[in-house]
Amino acid sequence: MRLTTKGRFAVTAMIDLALHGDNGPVTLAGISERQKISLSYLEQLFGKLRRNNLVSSVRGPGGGYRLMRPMNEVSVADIILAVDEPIDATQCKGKENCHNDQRCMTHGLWTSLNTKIRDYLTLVTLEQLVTSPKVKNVSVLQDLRAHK
Amino acid sequence: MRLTTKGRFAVTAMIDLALHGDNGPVTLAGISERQKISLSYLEQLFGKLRRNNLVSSVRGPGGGYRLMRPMNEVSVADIILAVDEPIDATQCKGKENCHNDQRCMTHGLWTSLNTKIRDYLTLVTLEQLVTSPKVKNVSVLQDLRAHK
DNA sequence: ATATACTTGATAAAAATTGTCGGGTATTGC
DNA sequence: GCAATACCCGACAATTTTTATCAAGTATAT
Repeated sequence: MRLTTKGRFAVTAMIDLALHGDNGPVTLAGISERQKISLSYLEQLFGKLRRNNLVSSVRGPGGGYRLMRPMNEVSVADIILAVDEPIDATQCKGKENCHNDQRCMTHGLWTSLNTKIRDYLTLVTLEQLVTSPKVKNVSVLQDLRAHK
Repeated sequence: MRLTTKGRFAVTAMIDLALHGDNGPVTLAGISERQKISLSYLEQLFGKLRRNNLVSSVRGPGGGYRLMRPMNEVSVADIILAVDEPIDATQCKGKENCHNDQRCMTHGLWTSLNTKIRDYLTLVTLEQLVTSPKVKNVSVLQDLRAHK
């Protein structure tokens, strides 16, 4: 799970798509103008989103993109994983040549944390982002986690 | 809050430092060999960690780095924020020229999510990572979150 | 004291990633 | 047919990540 501007742009674009998807497909040109993301970049991002079955495309006039699943079945993790190829911060890439226990240990610790972050972002759906109070700049997910 | 290999390397290095800090300062050369991170890169990372008061340095033979705070007072968020300069994914960088409500809205939503991720990583301390069962490759933080 | 090895600290360079621009082709509604 | 739109590609600049190189400080032995 990597978290960079690339993933942020993808999340922002998906939110825009979710918000404007009521009247047929949404054009990338529209998203580009509203969100100030370059059209070329959006094309790259939506190519990946489409190949990951998060959106579907309609060509020709009146065409554009549609969400392929209901908003409550699309998580932030889905979006980020679709556009941000996961990278491997460990040196022993799954190989069995890790003789030094210490090394494997810390790597294991890290990958565990990594899993936790992904699990957390899996809980946040597009629907939650879209249906939150819009005008307030407060936290979207304040009530998501039980112990707070 | 950005999450890249840079931050991962920093977390891994800090875990290594916490594990080997019992017998005086830990050298970057040692961390480099154990974790397979280039010495030069570690030098840069620890420069930032030092400037953020997460570690202190001792020069000369027998020197190295020490944790500056107890392990339970160092969070993963602390480490990542120290080395990974936060970037601004919004286009209207705090300016008031955001006439399009739609744009500001999604930006607000994103920054909220961003805050949530940071809050989450703030709960994970170095101590939790280090004292977790070492040999198992299972999740480190399985019991951290109440509703699971 | 002085040399020497060890180590941090700083800067430059190389590699990888991110983002933009421009050109094209394919598809489809009108 | 025409125009709107997705889709694909290559080139490029900007940024970030990673490595390489050099300089400076300091404990220790001699």
